[in-house]
Amino acid sequence: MTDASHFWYADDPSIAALLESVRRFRRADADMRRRVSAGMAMNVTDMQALQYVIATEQRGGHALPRDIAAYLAISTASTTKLLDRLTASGHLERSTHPTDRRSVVVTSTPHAHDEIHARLSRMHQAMAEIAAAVPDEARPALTAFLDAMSAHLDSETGVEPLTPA
Amino acid sequence: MTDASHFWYADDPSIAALLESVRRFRRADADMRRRVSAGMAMNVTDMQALQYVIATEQRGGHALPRDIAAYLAISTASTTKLLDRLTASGHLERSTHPTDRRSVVVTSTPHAHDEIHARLSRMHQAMAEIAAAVPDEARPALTAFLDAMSAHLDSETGVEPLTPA
DNA sequence: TCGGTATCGCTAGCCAGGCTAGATGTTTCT
DNA sequence: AGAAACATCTAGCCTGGCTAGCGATACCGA
Repeated sequence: MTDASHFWYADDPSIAALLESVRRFRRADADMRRRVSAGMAMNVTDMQALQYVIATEQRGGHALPRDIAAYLAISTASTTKLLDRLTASGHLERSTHPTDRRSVVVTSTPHAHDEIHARLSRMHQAMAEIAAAVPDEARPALTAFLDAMSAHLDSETGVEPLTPA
Repeated sequence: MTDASHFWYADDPSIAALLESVRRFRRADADMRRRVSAGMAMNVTDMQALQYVIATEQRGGHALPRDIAAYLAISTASTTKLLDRLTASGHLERSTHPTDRRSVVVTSTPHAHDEIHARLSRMHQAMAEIAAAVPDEARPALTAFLDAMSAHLDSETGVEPLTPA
């Protein structure tokens, strides 16, 4: 923690550079989400929900309110409000579940499809190009690195209020 | 958009795998932030502010409310409230700016230092180890990839409400 | 088949943490 | 000196979370 370049522990400058790139990427991603959702006049959570529904449909599945809540890590009550907002804005629709009448299937409207597509397809295309620009032989290392990072972030890091005993 | 594996445009499976890793990493990162701040009984924004102040101090600079607001992309009014919370909790202190008496310098308390250190140093250490595990020859490609992604995310993506004219 | 329990989404009501507008004191420019 | 710009704070509002609890439906064991 004595170094001037943030708070990474890294002796090797190429490692420090790598971690700094990671940090920049995280910020850039968060900022992008803000901008996209602001551009669609909705909040980030609603945007993610919309993407989830569309992705689920494309996977051939049904998007259920409960699953949306779990995906977003918010309560089912909040999800009800979220669905109210997105149905009011014409992005989503509620329809009855084919087999479970307690439940609801959430579907996206063509309007939502179009809007998401207009805003994100260019970006996804560009990201695919950036990925394609990575030399073939470096890709496994890259994927391994990101997965290791994800696994680590998933595993550790204080759920408990520190020395709860 | 006809493919089952989310919504990436990618023919080459190694590219698709890479983009999927990116996606997982983004989620893992966001989830980790939630857990860490919940573990410290504060919200994510306050946590980021705290990290910013500590990082600024270690860089030898002064953390000013205005800069914190800019860093977090919130208003200065919200920043005032944020500082109220973090001073009340004993993590930060307000002191007078040495040369500009309109302004305020925000400093972190030893308590904040300790708590952040206890929670994040292990994680940062582990991240450095993961970074160190990347083969030397793959590092430039990795850094380049992340920087290109960041640059792209920074550049594009609808600030405007789509066809404003 | 029927009764108990679990599960689904929803409603009601609360609270944290954003925002805008505007006040106050300070600096800077002419 | 005076005007304009600036840094922060206060007052008051609104969004988007949360918990508690409800009616309807599904499931499961006797």
